[in-house]
Amino acid sequence: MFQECRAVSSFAQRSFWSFRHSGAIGRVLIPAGQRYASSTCRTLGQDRPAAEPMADRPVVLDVAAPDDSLEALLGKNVRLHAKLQTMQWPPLSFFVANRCRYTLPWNPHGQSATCSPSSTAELQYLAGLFDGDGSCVMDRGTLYIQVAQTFDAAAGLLRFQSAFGGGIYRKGDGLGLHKPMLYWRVAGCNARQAAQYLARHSIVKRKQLELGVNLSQRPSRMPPLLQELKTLKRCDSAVESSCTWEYVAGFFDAEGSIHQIGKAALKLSIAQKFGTVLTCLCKFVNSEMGVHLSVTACRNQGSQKLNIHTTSICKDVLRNMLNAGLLRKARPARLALDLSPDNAEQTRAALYETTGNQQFLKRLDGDGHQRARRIINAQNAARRAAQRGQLEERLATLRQVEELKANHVLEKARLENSRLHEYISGVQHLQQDGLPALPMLDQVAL
DNA sequence: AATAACAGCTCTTCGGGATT
DNA sequence: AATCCCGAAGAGCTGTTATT
Repeated sequence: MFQECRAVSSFAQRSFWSFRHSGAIGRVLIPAGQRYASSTCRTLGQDRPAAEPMADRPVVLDVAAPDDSLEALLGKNVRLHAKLQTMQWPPLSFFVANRCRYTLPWNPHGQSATCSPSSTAELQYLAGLFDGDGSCVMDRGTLYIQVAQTFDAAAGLLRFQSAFGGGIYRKGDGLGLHKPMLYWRVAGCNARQAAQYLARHSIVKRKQLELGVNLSQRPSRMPPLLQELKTLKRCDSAVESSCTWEYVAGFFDAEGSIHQIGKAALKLSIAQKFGTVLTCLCKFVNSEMGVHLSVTACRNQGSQKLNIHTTSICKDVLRNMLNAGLLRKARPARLALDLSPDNAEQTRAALYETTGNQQFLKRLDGDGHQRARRIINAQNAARRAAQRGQLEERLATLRQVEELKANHVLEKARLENSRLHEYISGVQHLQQDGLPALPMLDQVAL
C-alpha cells in the first residue's frame, strides 16, 4: 500500500508560476510502513498500479517517520540535500512577465532598437535598479550594460529592454534550490546611449557609466581607462547627489528587504558594502518625511546598513515607494502595509512566499516561532529567578529550557525534511513534464 | 578578415536570516 | 551583537554569429 501526499507544495507556491498554473500538484509516494509528517497527506487505501516505470516514479527515500531520532532525521536530511543539489531544472526556453510569455532569447528588435526611455521618472527608477543590480562591463572593446535577475523577476528586465533595447537572455539554468537566472544586456551603441541616460540619475555607478561611455568613444585610451573602471568597482565611487522616490523604489527593488519582526512589527533594511548611496537615501527620506534615520556600520561584515525599525515609518516609506512604481517588491510591500496583529501569521507566511530561496529550508513556521518564543521566555524566567536568589527554580527552568531546545531542534529537522520532499517532488515534476508550453493562459485571458 | 554583437557560462563575493 | 550558511547577484570569460 502507498500513501499519496497531494500538496500544493510550497515549492510550487513559492518558486514556479508555470508549475502552479499548470495545475501540477506536488506528489510524494511513500512505501508501506512509512508515514509522512505533513498534515496534507491522505491515505488512498489502494495500491498504486505497478506499471509505472521506475524512471518515472518519484523518489520516496528518506521520508521522516514519527519515531525517528534526531540523528536519523539529520541523516535523512543530509542525503536529501545532496540529492537536491544535483537536480537540474529543465532548461528555460521562455519566461513570463506581466502575464505574457516571452521566448528566450528575447531580442525582438535586434540592433535596430533605439533608446527611448519614456519619462524622467522611469529613468530614475531604472537608475536606482541599475545601481543595485546592474553592471557595466567592457569586453574586447565593446561596452555592455547588463542587469541579472531570477527568472521570476523578469518584469524589471523588460523595463530596461523597453527603454534601451538590447535583449533578455538565459544566465544559468536552475539547480536544486538555485532558481534559473535571466539577464538583460545591451551592447555597443545602444549600451553607450543607455549608459548616458542612466548616468544622469545614477548615484552608485555614475562614474562607471561615464567611464564606459568614454571608453567606447576613445579606444586609443583603453588600457588606462579599463584599469580605472576596475578601480571604481572596488571602492566607494558613488557620487553624492539628491535622489527621488522613483530612485529609492528602484534601489529598494534591487537591494532592499522587508522583515516582519515579533508579531506585527516591521523593519526595512538596505545593506551596502559602501555607504555613500545609503547616506543619500537617508538624507532624502529624512527631509521628505521629517524623521531621523541614520546609516549604521555592520562591523563583522564590513558593510553599511540603513535600517528603519519604526513600523509606522516603514509603512509610510513603503507607501511612497509604491506610488513611485515599486515593482519587484510591490507585493510584499502591500502585504506589509496590511499587517496587523490579527493577520500576523498569515502575513508572515505570505511574505516568506515572496522572498528568495535563501534559508527557505531553515525558516521557521508558525509553530517554530512559538517554540523559539517559549525558549526565550523560559531563559528570561531563569534569569529573573537567579536575580531573586531562587536557585532551585532557576535550575528547574533551565532544565525546561534544555527540553524545549531539544524538541525545537527535532521539530525543525522534521519540517526541513518535509520541505525537502516537497521541493524535490516539485523539481521531479518539472523534469518529467517540462515547462508547460502556454503557462498562465487563464490569467492572460483575463 | 576584422570587428562588433550575441549568447551562455563559471567563479567570486555579497548579504539575508537563523541561531547563540 | 556576532557568527555562520548558502542562494542571489556581480563580474568577466569564451565561443558563435552577424556585419562591414
